[in-house]
Amino acid sequence: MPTIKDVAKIANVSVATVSRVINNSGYVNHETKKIVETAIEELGYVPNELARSLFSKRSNIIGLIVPHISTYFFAELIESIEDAVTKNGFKLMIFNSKDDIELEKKYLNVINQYNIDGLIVAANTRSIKSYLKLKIPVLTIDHILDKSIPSVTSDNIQGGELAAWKLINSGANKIIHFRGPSDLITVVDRAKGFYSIIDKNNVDVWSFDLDFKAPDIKDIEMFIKKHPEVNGIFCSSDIIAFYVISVLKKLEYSIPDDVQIIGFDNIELSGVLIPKLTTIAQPIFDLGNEAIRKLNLLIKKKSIIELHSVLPVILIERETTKKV
Amino acid sequence: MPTIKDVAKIANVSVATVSRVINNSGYVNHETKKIVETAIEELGYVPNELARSLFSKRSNIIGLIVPHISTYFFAELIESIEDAVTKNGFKLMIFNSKDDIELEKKYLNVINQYNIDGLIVAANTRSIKSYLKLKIPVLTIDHILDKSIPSVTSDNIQGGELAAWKLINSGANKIIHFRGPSDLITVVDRAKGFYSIIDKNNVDVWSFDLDFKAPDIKDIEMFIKKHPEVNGIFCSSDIIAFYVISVLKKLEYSIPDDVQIIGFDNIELSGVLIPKLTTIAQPIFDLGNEAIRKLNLLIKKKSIIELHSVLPVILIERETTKKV
DNA sequence: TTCATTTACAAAAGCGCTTTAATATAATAT
DNA sequence: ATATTATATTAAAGCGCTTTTGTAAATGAA
Repeated sequence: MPTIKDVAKIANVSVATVSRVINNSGYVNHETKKIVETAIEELGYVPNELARSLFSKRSNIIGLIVPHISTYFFAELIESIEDAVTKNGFKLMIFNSKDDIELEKKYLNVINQYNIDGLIVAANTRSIKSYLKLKIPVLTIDHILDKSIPSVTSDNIQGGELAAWKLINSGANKIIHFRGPSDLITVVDRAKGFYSIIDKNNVDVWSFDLDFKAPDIKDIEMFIKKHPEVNGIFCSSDIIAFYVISVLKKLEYSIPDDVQIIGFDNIELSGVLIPKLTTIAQPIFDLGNEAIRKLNLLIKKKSIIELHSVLPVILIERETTKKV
Repeated sequence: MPTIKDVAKIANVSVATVSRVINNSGYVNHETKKIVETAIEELGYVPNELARSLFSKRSNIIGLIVPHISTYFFAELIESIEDAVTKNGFKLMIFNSKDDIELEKKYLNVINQYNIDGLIVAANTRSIKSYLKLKIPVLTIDHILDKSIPSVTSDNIQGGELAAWKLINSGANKIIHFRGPSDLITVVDRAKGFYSIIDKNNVDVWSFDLDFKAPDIKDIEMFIKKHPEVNGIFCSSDIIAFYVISVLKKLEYSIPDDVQIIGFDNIELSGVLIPKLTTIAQPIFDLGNEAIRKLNLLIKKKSIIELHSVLPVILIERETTKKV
């Protein structure tokens, strides 16, 4: 790898001049600039980012901590974040927390060690204090960890409302709500919106907590058998909805005639699998973009207008609910 | 952030001594070591990896180029790679190529700039020459780009054989093969194995190329309508299989009675969705582990025994094929 | 006892870069 | 004509580390 010295030697200038050419800073004669650029071209020189980072204390690397890479919603979210990261000239360093607080703490050390410029937290273990201790901008995505930490989330309350409204309007009155882990604000908000509508209507509702990553299919079957008269189900994720549909088919329910189902997320598959899933669509692409936009502002020490960005969701009616 | 100087000052030693303590190298008196360690503890000092990298020319970062993060198979593969990367003390920098050669070339520049120690290529654009030019160990995963570049793949030929064997033994004799893009060696190998068995038996077979990321559902429908007598289908990915199942249901085929289906990959959902998919399981976890194991050897300049690791696949019989 | 080796540490050089300070000339102002 | 200011460049310092070199005391071999 050629260094700045090599370029300087070939161009017959000092390294300082080469540096000024690279960074387009300070005074450089037009002619000199051309000579340096030719030398750079000739050598195929690219500046060493590590050396730059060492001096500037900026790495152009953004860290991302997710709970589980392969949970499909997160996979899509990661892709949207990677896209925005790259478009803004940053690089992405990714950490899989697996809901392991110890692992997460190790990651935070790494983040310090590499002069990482900003951190996006999608993981939902609540080592809030550790995050607050970091000296770099931190932003949570998909959920709010702490009121003081900027965030980008979907409007989960609205999502819950939309789902409840749809189920009730389509005639469901015995409703199961398969929630995610109830310690997640995301889940709580979806439930909040959901019950705000449910409670105003005369319907029966039962709820059950499931794990997002690996919902237990036996729990689902048990709970449905406990409430065989169910005719509407709201699931806190599309994946959970797929699991629920599996169980319903096994139990020979007809969808949507016997029971209607609404998911949450609108992951790609939900529009493909049969039955095509009615769901609350999160603006996955916008979430990533908005997160990087805000983080970029924070890194550049500019002020952000709203600490917590809440992006609207929409109901996508497909085949698991009845047309009204 | 405290630096090595701060530690040295508090411990009343030189920075060289602190460095020796950190790296457990050279001569350090037991007492001195303790004093330094106390100082490190006290300050919460962590060595700056960028400074270390600058000197050592090793970053402990491994780069990963994937074609599409959110393609579910790759999402699971990324998770397995992240796991192995972390366990081996490396960090993962991830790049989404989106099958864009220009983007990929930019990424290769970044890889040079950050002293990245090794690169795993899952992307399947063939900028082979660019990869060969890199001065760091490169390894392809999931496919072979070039005979000279080490790789870790599943036994795709065996997978194709297994699928053909199963379909034929379960009575299918009018078979469609929905392939992936035929310029991928992975796909070619699956087909090679598949036809090696098919050709020995008296069955009809038709094949059609589909995109892995976004198979066109209309193409699938068109092709099935063209061969309505089909009674067995082999898909080059589980996702394609899900799409195919959607179409078959729409066309009111009964699965597996009218038509049997075998997928490829064994992504998590394939064991959950109804009908549960019979598929060729790739050892996703082992792929990641083996890749990092080999890359680690290459980085440490040790020799690797086999240039190309081929890991066995297995047939997982579920509900989309008949029991024999 | 004498010379070689081991142990223990500090001072200094250098990784590849950016920035500041220093120097010098050209352009403009008074 | 002289003082300012703008332009152009280099040398040197320093980012936080590791390693090499140098020095000195302690230990061991002869």
